[in-house]
Amino acid sequence: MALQANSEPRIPLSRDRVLRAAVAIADSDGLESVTMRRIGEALGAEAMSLYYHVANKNDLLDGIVDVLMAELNETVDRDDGAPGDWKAAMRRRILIARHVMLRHTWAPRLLESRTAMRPAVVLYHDRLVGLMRSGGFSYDLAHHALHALGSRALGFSQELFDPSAGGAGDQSERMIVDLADQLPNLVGMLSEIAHDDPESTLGWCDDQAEFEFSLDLILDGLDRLK
Amino acid sequence: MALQANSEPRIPLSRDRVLRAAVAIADSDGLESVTMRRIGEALGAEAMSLYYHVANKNDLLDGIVDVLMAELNETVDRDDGAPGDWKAAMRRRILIARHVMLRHTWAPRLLESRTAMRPAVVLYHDRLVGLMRSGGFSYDLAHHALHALGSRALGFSQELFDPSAGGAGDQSERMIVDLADQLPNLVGMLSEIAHDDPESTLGWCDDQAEFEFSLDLILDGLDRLK
DNA sequence: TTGCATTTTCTTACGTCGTAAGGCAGCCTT
DNA sequence: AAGGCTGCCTTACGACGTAAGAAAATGCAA
Repeated sequence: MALQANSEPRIPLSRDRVLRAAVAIADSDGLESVTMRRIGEALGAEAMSLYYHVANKNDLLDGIVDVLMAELNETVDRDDGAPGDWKAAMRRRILIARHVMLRHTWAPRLLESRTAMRPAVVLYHDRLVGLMRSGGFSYDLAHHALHALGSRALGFSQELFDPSAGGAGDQSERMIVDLADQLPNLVGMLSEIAHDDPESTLGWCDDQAEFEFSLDLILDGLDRLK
Repeated sequence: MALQANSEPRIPLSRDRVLRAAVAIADSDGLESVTMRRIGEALGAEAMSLYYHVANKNDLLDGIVDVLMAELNETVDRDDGAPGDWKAAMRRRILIARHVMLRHTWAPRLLESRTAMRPAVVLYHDRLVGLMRSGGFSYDLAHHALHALGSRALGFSQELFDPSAGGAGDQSERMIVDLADQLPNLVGMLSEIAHDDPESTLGWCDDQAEFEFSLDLILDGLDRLK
């Protein structure tokens, strides 16, 4: 089947074009829509043609991480204006990373799912360690710090609840209403906290304020151990 | 095709049996081996027969979470011996949760992948809030605390690197060696930190000590805000 | 016991996925 | 001109989740 209907001098495929098409699909239709056939379609090629530029799906996903992290590292590097102390610098860096993640809502899930140790990811963390070192951290504390921050270093954190994804009519939602009297503490908490911040970005109440609270909690804790 | 070769008075299927079989498969062969056909095989039934007891695969995974969290809540409840202050109590609770997670290495990935808000998960967090409340926390601070802890409240935390999964011969490993001179901080850190703790449990260096360091950092930070 | 209705299980089949195997065209080199 | 790369395509396979409905097992009334 000739997908290329006619004319159009056909831009040759390349790893870069494949990866960028994949990212575009993930951005618009979600990570689960990133299939070999779909990427091929977007590029006016057959799915099997991609295999000349990408080893397999795993390699494709690794490549997507590379593209993402390249964007992140570039964005972060562009900022290096007002340094300040290590804490302010790391804080800014991580919040910028978060900005990038918010542009690609699939990114946290993808990064969590792979443990690939891609160079760009490693490089990002190297710079973080550099910031801490120049701030007086021992290597040992910097190491601890990376663990303590975890995925927060990259600008996101796992949210366990996300009603927006579960959708309405969910049965477990009813179960929780039924069990409400067995959840005195959460009921109390949620009823007191006016949950009226509609600016929720990633996940449930994982808005900017919550993210920054946790980030500062950790950074301040590290500061005290320095 | 008669799967039931002969005799054997056939134990009827049930949601519980299906879920337990699924957990057993996940424990032994990993989460990706949990397929409808595989579960059926383990129970001496056809894949489609499971659909009488489970709505679909999503429901199955939710059910697996339920089984897991039931085990976790039971284990946690069994401990309620020496209470101590809120910090010690929460610390113990979370480390027990971690114990359960270590028995089911697939659990963190599963919990991260779903945002289902299952009753058992909610209940677990309700108890955590209860501990904080009785320790003098405002609802507001308890809320912040849940966000700050994130998945760590359940006894695990996202590890970004996991060479054990990537396997050897990986190309990106070579790339990193090549880029080593561009990673002065990490190279320095890793060469100084004698990475000779072979007791690594989940992920890379995410052994007990690292987990507890981060946990204590957060708990101490909260303590100061109380 | 027989008959019927309900509950439980099985058979068959469809569409989607990743991808193995090999074909075919255009280009480059000798 | 001949042969070999390089890049893309065709066909096909096995795995997956699951829709639709047939078949068997079970429980209950007569």
